[in-house]
Amino acid sequence: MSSTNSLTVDDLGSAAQRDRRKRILDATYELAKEGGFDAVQMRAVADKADVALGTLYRYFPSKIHLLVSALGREFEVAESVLREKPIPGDTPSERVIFVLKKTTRGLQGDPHLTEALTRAFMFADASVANEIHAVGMLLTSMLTRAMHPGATELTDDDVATARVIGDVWLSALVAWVTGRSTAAETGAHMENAVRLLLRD
Amino acid sequence: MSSTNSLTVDDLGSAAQRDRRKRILDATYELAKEGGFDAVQMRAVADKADVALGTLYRYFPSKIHLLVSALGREFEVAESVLREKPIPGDTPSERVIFVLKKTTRGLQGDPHLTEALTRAFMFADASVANEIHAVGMLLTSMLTRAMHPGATELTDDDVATARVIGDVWLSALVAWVTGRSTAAETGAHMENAVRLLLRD
DNA sequence: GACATAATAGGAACACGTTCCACTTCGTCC
DNA sequence: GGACGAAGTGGAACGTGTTCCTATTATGTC
Repeated sequence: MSSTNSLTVDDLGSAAQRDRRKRILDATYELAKEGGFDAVQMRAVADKADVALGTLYRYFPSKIHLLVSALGREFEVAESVLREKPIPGDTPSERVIFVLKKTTRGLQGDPHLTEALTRAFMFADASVANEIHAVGMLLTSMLTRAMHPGATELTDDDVATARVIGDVWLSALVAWVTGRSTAAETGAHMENAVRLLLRD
Repeated sequence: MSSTNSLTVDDLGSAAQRDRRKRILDATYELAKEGGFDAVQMRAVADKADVALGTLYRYFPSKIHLLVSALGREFEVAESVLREKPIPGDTPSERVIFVLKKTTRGLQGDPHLTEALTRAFMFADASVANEIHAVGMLLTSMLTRAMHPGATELTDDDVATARVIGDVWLSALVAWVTGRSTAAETGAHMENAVRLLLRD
């Protein structure tokens, strides 16, 4: 891995800058974890990261950028952990459901964090397209890997299927985050979708 | 139609109240149509509707409620228009794609309105669950009707399929509204999803 | 018609995202 | 070491969603 990170250019700048950036992202993560989207207040992040408000805005041009960056970083970590181990299951749909359940369980264990993440992604505009695209690719590759472990080439339909599953996942997440459906409903709906798409 | 409206209880109150409510929703609609989510400012809505700010908040407890109500109303109108005519197409997937394209085209013809709508729905929390659920049911019934015109009973899979298509539609809409995908990509992605789900 | 109650007007006040400014510190080049 | 530009500090200020308060106007009851 030569160019480590695709989400953000964090290999630029001095050590002090890298440190400030890390402090900011850490503070964001903690506040999001404790109190969700509303608790990630720019003044609070600046305070917690021991940085001036103007500096915070120099590093991240908006609250949305900040959240998408912080939580994209977490997603990347989670993805690389998952990538280490082979995915259990005998059929594509079993493996996809395994991945979805595992990921969803992880998110639902941190409701506030998940709420902050989802709101940020939903409110993002074109200026964060890159960051969001990176997360989307990560998700797609997670799902296609579950569908065809070790496959070197994928059909268009594989990718399209993965995207549809990703869409369902996102909608389910939004419904759950906004309190419009329970965790169990979320899981059942995703299983249904996978079953309809991947008829083994 | 005896109880005309399911989204909001607008058959309560005096004529003056009904009139105020209508003025508020009309003002909201116009502002959203002209300038999108950001243009729907509570003070602007109050001014345009010739109502005090406090009165506006008496009728709608938040900007999100206001938008969801105003735009849910429009969605209902659009749905009832569609319901009048039979849906063309020889197969379920053709008919579903017809409905999706028609609806999507309608939305994309009013980008600002669509942006306001989508943002409001994405930012909604449990307190607007009822309104959102109503729109969701409308969408599901639109889609199942396209799948099986005139059918009296639906299988669980029919409903699940409609919900998945609705999820894809929502995600595509969000991506389009936030400038992360073009109208053409949105359409292609939806067609793909329908093709994968409804293999005639 | 007089009164009690609710609804509305008008607007101040507050919270938080964002911008801006004056000043200080840091890093680099001579 | 000194000079200069970039980066950081601290905080005021602005916009908009939301809340709150007081005076005024409708509305319904006797």
